[in-house]
Amino acid sequence: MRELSVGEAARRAGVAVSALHFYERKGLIQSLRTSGNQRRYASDVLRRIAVIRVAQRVGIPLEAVRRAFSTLPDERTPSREEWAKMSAAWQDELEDRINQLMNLKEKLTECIGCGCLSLTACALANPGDALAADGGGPRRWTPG
Amino acid sequence: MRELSVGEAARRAGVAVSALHFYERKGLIQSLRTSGNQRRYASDVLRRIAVIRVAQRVGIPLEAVRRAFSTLPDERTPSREEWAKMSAAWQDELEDRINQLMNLKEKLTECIGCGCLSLTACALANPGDALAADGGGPRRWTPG
DNA sequence: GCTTGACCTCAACCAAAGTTGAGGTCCCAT
DNA sequence: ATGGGACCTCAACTTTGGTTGAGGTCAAGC
Repeated sequence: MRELSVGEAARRAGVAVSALHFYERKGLIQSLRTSGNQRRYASDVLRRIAVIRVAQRVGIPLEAVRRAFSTLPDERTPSREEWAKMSAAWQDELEDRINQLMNLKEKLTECIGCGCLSLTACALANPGDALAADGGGPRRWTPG
Repeated sequence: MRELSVGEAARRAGVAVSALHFYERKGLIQSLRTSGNQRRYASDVLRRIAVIRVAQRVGIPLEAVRRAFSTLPDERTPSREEWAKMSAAWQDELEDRINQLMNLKEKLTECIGCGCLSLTACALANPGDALAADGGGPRRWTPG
């Protein structure tokens, strides 16, 4: 299993080299260096990047991903079990997010269907109910 | 139907006053002014804000919302039909987003279930398939 | 042995979506 | 008619997730 240069890793993961530098600065991935100071990645970096991308789609900020990764071993390449455990957590996150959106869609359907766009009754227009219950604002996922 | 001051609107919509100022600067909402230059909102501003919040949850940037709003009448308060049409478009957006996430979750399930965390086969680790198909990156929704 | 593309660091910049603060005005209840 | 809370503008600052560029080094093929 060869080590990857930053360019290879970027190409295979579908991200920019600058993003990998950035992730490394943020402590999400690590690299060994050649004698000439060039990065060499173990292949598990690709899995880390995959997880990062999944997380971003779900709206989880990198800092939360970093915390999740911090439960993985630093030196040793993580075992399948370790990855699976992490993935399961992501899956729950994803499930939650999907449920939120379905709920939202249902509300929107009601609103259109019943013509309730009268503001006093509309679930969309009235914060404080299920719609607004997840954190009081349109802002990002607040990590635990 | 009384007009709303910025504070009332903010309270009723569950956002900060500064956010309303911001939305107005960005052209998402409008206000009339009193002789003393204070904002007065027609009550449809609450619906606009509700739509903004829905959009943000789904990951649609404000600029795209602004474009969507630009199909609504500026002077006249939008009719129920006009709102319904817009809401329906949001609903499609939402549907798409839900489908994407469900797809993602399914892939993740496969990855955990089958132990395929061998990178060469894993759908998560390999961009270029359905996972990566929506725009080549973990970045935000790119409006049309 | 040289050249060319890939790589290095560091600093500056970008965009979105606001928030914060300064300095000043409005208006409503007493 | 006045005090204080709500409002005004404008500019600067914040965070997240990067990109871009300058100035210089590495390494692989001819």
